[in-house]
Amino acid sequence: MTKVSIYEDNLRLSELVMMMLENTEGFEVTGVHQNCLNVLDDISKEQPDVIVMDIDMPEVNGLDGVLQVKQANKGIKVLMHTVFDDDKRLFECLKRGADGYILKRDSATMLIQAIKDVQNGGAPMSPAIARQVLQAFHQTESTKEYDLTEREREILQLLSYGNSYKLIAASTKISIETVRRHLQNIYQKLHVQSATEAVSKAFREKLVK
Amino acid sequence: MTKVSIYEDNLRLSELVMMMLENTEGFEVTGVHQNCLNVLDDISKEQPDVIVMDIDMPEVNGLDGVLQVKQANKGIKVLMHTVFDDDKRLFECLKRGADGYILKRDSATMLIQAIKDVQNGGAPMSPAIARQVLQAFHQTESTKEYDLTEREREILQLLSYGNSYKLIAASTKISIETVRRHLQNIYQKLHVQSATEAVSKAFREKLVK
DNA sequence: TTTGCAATAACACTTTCGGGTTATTTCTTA
DNA sequence: TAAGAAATAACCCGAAAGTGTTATTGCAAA
Repeated sequence: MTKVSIYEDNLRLSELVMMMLENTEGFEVTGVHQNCLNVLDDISKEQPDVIVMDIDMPEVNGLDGVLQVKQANKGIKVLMHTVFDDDKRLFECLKRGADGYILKRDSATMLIQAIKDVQNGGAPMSPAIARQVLQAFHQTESTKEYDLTEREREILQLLSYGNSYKLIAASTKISIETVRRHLQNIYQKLHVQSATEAVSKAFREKLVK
Repeated sequence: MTKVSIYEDNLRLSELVMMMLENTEGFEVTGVHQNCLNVLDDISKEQPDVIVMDIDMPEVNGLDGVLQVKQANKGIKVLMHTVFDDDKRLFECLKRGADGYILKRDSATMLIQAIKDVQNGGAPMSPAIARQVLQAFHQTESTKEYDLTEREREILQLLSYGNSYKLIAASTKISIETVRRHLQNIYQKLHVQSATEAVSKAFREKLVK
């Protein structure tokens, strides 16, 4: 028996999901809630295996909900069930530990299958969601290069390790004056005026590792 | 008609996949290859919509293959079909632009469905793979916090934007001396001795955004 | 072959950092 | 309520960092 709790402020929808689960072999609905206000109390009472969680709910929403649940008990699987497919909310959910992400526009059968999947350690996602997730990994080669020379990239890399001018000079076997010179050119090309700024930009634009 | 090319060094397996596709409505196998040696020539001749790509192949493997294909033509969907579920190879594939990742241990029906999915812009993944991908997003709370106070994190964040002490003082409306003091404490907690080092560590350990 | 860029180096000078010390206020917790 | 963080602030001082200027060497492109 898989115990499922539902968080969904649309009563019509939560009723529907509940009925579907009740009519499916092996599922038991342990609770239905309109928001995550008492989510920690809820789960300690209901001890669900899987939580089906909407995002947009009054009072305490699903974003905060998934964080609270996961901090309290990592064993409980949280399946997001929402209309949103914008990447901001999506990635925020994933960062907070959601185990799956199904859009409401998908079929009900898919939701049931997804609950089974998370329960078995899978990570069900709507195709549109999976696509965005994969794309986040796909490093675009559109990263600007700022026309840094080979040597300049090397110096910037060393700076980004946190090295001082002196240490950079020592490890590249050039004078500190030349290091100064290079950095001066680098700062110009990156449109920055300090080491911290350069390092910041270098990390953000993935000019260094 | 979806045109599919197959890259797979195990002839028995590639035959099997080919036969399955030929017996499925709407698919046409345009080519079967043992490695990616001439992948660019192959695709310009065969003009496939989808490529089913093994990773472990002699001469030129699937890792290099997917990169070449995607650099040449982003429109061609590449579906990895491999025995490997180790995260190193998995993430390398995703970075290189693979559109889906199916394990050979999954059913043949799943492979066919996956080919349909990539063709329709989805991102099919075996459950075990999807799980790893999601976990990569899940920032573990095991990232050291270094016991920074709220204020210290704020100051570190500002420093990581590339701000000078003076600017940090201005934007937080505290004196530069206090900024100095905070940074001094931060450097001690992070075990570093300069702003660049602190920024570097902050980015690497994801203490800032 | 000359022009130009990249890399190297030195000197001078100002500003910013980083460390040490000390002190007050506020807020939390034992 | 007393102890203890946390945030605030000031002062000193030496060490880095950042800027400007000038110059030499080597290499590649025009």
